[in-house]
Amino acid sequence: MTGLSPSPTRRQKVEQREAAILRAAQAIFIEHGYDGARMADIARRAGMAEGTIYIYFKTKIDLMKAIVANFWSDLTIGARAAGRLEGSALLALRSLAEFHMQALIEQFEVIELTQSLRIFAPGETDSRQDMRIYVAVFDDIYRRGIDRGQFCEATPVWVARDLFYGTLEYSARTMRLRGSEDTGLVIDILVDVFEARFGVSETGQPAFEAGEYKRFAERFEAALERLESLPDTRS
Amino acid sequence: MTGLSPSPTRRQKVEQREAAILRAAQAIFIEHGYDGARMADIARRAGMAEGTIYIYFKTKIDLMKAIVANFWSDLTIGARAAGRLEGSALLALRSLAEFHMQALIEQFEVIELTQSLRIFAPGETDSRQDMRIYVAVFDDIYRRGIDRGQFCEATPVWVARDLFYGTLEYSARTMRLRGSEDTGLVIDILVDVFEARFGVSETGQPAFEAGEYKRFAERFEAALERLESLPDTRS
DNA sequence: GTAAATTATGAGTGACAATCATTCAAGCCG
DNA sequence: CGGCTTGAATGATTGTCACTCATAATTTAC
Repeated sequence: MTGLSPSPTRRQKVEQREAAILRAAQAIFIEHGYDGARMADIARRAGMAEGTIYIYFKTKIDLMKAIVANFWSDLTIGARAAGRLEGSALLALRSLAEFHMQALIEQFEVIELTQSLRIFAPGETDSRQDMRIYVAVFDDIYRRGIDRGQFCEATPVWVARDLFYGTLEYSARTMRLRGSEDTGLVIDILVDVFEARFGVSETGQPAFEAGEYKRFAERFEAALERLESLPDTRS
Repeated sequence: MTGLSPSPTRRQKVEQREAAILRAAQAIFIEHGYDGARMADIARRAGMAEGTIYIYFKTKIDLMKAIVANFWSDLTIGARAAGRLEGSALLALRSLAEFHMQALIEQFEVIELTQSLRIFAPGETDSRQDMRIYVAVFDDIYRRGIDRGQFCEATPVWVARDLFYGTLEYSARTMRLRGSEDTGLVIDILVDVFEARFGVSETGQPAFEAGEYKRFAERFEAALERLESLPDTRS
């Protein structure tokens, strides 16, 4: 331990160097991928010797973990803001979907780095934890929807969450491959599905259970037919 | 070139050795991950010298590519069989979903290797191609459903495909993390969504367009109310 | 101003993929 | 059997790169 308060200029210097390393590393990792990135290149780009990096980050993997953790915590802040819409939970979900899709497409390089982490540091709990926190933003909105009677309680939250993030993630990946970036359609249909399948009718029951819509439509048609065949007794 | 027909025993030997390398490599890759696997270990396990492997596979990445390609082509055969169910396209989709989910969970180690490939051999088209062929099994079933009037034409196939595979893949991943393996619920709900959102009513229109179900329900309720307030004119 | 403590440096080390000169064995013909 | 040809097998060697550590530079303390 040094004195109780090391000079602020010193602390600032340390923070600046750490930030410089992170900036340089992110650029090099994105450019060459995790294993293609050489620590020597990162050091040169950050304007310091190779050994210096090891004072700030114990290993190459630790360096990457820090980058990825920063990324997800920033993203979580954005997602919370996007989901804080007042009004129906469905609108908040649409807003979250738009934010998420945008991030997946614009910052896909960093998200690929996240996947590299899974491969190079298997069994790590930290990075999973970051994602879990991010993904919980959905849960909050969905639960709010249940509380307000906008979503049915019958479906476990995790199924809805898997459908939500799974569809968006897969779609973003295939969009990148196709070069298309028309995120509107998937989001429309996804929100639609949430409305139709997880939404709640006035009675507090799910709008439609499995196969229910068909029976519903049949009753509707039959009832209408009968109604229309009757004489009008009004006025 | 040797003579027109090199002795079969020789050719067989070569094939056996290639198979031995692939078997050993798959085991070592799964055990230690791509970068954790040492060529020396693979060679020892296959019962040959390190240099010998390089006669059969130009690089470590090529070796992995071969393993992954074999895996996907086997899986495609299974998926085609699962989707060849007669009867409704919806049943075929359910069967495909069950097969896919089973594979994702049981053979997740190999699927993780596929993801390693993306990271260690970026920009490779081969492995993408394998997956594209596999994924096309869905397209065939879905198009058959459209032809037979079981699915509406309004939704592009790719959106339905993204929703299908995205949900299953994401769900399989989170199930692994949770340790649960109850695939039934997700599949039920997914098939349900396909029926409710992409299914076709008798009129050839989608069962429910965006927001449509709400207007439908309102008309239904209003009509029923009116019907019930009328005197019964029968008998 | 100088000793003590902290931080920076880059040549050096070990691990590992990939190479290649050399050894080995199978098939073929007399 | 025994030389001859051709392709396969070998493992010591090379090159690369993450990481270390003895030393140098710089800052702090008194």
